[in-house]
Amino acid sequence: MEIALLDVGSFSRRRKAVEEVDFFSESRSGRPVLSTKTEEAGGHDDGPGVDIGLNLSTGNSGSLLAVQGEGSNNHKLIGMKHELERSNEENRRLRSMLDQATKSYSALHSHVLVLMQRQAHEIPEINQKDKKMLAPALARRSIAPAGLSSVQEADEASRSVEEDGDRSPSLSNKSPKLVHDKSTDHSSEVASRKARVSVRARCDAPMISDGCQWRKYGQKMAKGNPCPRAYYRCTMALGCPVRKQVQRCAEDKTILITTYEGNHNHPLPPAAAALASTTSAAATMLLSGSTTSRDSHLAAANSSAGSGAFLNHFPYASTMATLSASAPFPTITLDLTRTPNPYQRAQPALGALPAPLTVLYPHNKIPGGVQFGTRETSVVETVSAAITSDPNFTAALTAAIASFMGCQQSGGGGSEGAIVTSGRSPQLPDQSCTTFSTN
DNA sequence: CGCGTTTGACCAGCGC
DNA sequence: GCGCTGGTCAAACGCG
Repeated sequence: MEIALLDVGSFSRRRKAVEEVDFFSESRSGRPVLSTKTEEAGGHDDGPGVDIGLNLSTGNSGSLLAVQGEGSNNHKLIGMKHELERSNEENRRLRSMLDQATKSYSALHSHVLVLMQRQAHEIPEINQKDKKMLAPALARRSIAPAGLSSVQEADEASRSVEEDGDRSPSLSNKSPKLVHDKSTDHSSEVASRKARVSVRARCDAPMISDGCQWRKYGQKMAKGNPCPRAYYRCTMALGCPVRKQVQRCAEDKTILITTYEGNHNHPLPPAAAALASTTSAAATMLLSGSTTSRDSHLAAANSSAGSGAFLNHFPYASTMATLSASAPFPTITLDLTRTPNPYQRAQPALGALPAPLTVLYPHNKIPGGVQFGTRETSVVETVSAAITSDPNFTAALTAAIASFMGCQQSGGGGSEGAIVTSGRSPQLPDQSCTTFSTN
């Protein structure tokens, strides 16, 4: 009997550990895979293995002879107990490893962000004029001062780099009018909050599964699009500032456009973390470029000699990702609806990354370390070159999008392979098909 | 009853 | 100044 009780305890502990792990690798339906198994198999919370132990011990508890007769079974139970203890230990160890990996990833991520921001600040073309041009737009949004949130997480470095303003979103929501202080030095944090990453993917579901929990807080009819735009905010942690907009493309309603904004202030499941880090990195790069020249236009970039040559060198470039500098918020759009075979396309495209990129843009240094031409660097060119010149980033972007995208594309549409182009892509004829702000 | 969604109202920025 | 638009809020509502 005691063994049975112990078994229940160990099974319970083990299941708890498993569930905790499965929280980070939940199925697409959103339910932990193993916990579902236990419910189905056992019919109650004890799980399948416990049933065996309980049946044996309770069924024979009144007869010593019967227990003795089941000596071999008891022996098996003891063996199973040890097995379970080992499993328990292994679960703990795996859990620990997962935590370690998560922390390492966070630290690395924050370090990358620090480096990118540092590079961004070293750009010689940052001038006061651009800052002034950014300031009004940045001050438009309701972002509270930093350091007021009670939600503290381990990833302090990352947060301090990314956006202090995101620490107190609830406060900002309550008193938006109190934070329109243009003199405050939170422009970078606010800008980070404003940077957006938009993902276009074929999806029949109302929303792609990206590993996060979202709560819908609004829906609006956007101009030029018969499909309503839904507004979601992350609910994985109290006060998480991340929001996303979901809208179907006006011209192709099978295309779901999801726009992410802000950075999470809490630990994320690996799948969601991949996305978050990707969007965060893209947003950071975007902002790094936006600080150099926010008023550049895609058309100009497209018509520029550099971009033209750029596009000539990248046959797939215009089909995957687009950057918008004309929108009120710097936005990068990843178009995952065009590539027939992502793996086949991404690789040659990446492989085709020409060293001459530095020749096309020979002088100006941009955040990603690529050299640009002598004329004023546009945000589009800046970020495009930054991202395209960094195969690792592109690959990470690709992998992340592929991994988190719970809604697979239908038909021949692949989902990976993100190439950044400087200029409005042909498949994005108007803004109704994107989630760019259209102020 | 708690939680999430819906939906009309409200606010701020921008263009004319 | 006014109207349009995007974004957000919050009461009402529905569901489990």
